[in-house]
Amino acid sequence: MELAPTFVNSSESYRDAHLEVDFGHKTVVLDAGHLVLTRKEFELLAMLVQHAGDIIPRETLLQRVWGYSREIRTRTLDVHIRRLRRKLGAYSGQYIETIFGIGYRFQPFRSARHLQPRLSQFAIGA
Amino acid sequence: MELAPTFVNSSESYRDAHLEVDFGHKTVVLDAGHLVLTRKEFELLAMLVQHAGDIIPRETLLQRVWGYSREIRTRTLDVHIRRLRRKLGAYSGQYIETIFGIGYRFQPFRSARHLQPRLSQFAIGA
DNA sequence: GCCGTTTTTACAAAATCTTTACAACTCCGC
DNA sequence: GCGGAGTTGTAAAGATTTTGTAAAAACGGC
Repeated sequence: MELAPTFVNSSESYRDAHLEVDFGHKTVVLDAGHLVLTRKEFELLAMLVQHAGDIIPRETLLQRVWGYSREIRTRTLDVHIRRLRRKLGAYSGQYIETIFGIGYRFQPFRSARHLQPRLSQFAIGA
Repeated sequence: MELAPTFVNSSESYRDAHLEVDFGHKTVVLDAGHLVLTRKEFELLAMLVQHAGDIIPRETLLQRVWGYSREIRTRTLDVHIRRLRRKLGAYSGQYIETIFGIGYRFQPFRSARHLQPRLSQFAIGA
C-alpha cells in the first residue's frame, strides 16, 4: 500500500538555524528537541512562519486560526502567543515580535540584530 | 481467513527492535512472544504501523478500518486503541501516541532517549 | 445456546481553549 | 518629561472538548 496516504500532507517545512517546522507532519523541532504544541499553538505558529517577515494583523490571525468569528475581543490571541513564546524559550524574543497596534510578525533566525524602525510594509491580506 | 495466498505480498512486514508485524500473514511478534490480536485490533495496528511516523486522523482510521461510516461518535476506536495498547504492554507508550484533537501515531521503537537537551518528545497535538 | 469479538453506554480524567481581571507598556499631544 | 487613552502581557480560574476506561449489551459463527 502506501500510495500517497491522503492524510499526509506533502511535507513542506520551514527551517533555520534553530527552528524547524514541518507543516505536513505538524511537528516542531527547536534545537534538536521536539516541541509539543497544542493544535491552536501550532496553527498560530504555522500561520506566522509561513509568512515569515510579514506582519500579520491580529484580525487576520483571528480569522484564520479561529475561524471567521472576528468577534473575539478577549485576550485569547495574546494568551496563545504567550504560550507559544514560552515554548520557544530563549528564542521567543528573536522569533515573534509584536507590532503594536497591528499584529505580530515572525522573523527567521538571524545572529546579531536589532529591532527594525517601526511601522513597516506588507501585512498579509486580511 | 488466513491462508494468505501467495499473490498477497506476504513478504511485506514491519520490524524494529521489539516488534514485528507481518502484514501478509497477519501475525505480530513482540519480543519473541507471539501476540494474538483480533481482526480489528490487527487492522488498526497495521494501519498505524504502515504509516509509522505519521499522524493518522481518527476519521481516517474509522474510514479505513471500519468502513466508511465516517461519523461514529462512540468510543469504539478508543476502545480498540486501548486493547491494542494493553497487548503491547510496556511498549505501548513508546509505540502508540495520541495526538490530541487529531488522531494517533505509531512511532518506531527508538532506543534510549537520553541525548536530548530540552526534553519533550513527540510532536504537536495540533 | 455458547463463546469470543465488537460496539455502546456512561462516566471519569485529561488536555486545551477562553475568559477575566489587572498590570505593564506604547503612542502621542501637551 | 507627563499623563491619559488605548493596546498588549500575564496569571489564574472557568469552560469546553477530547480521550480513557470499565462494564454491559449486541453480534456472529459454530
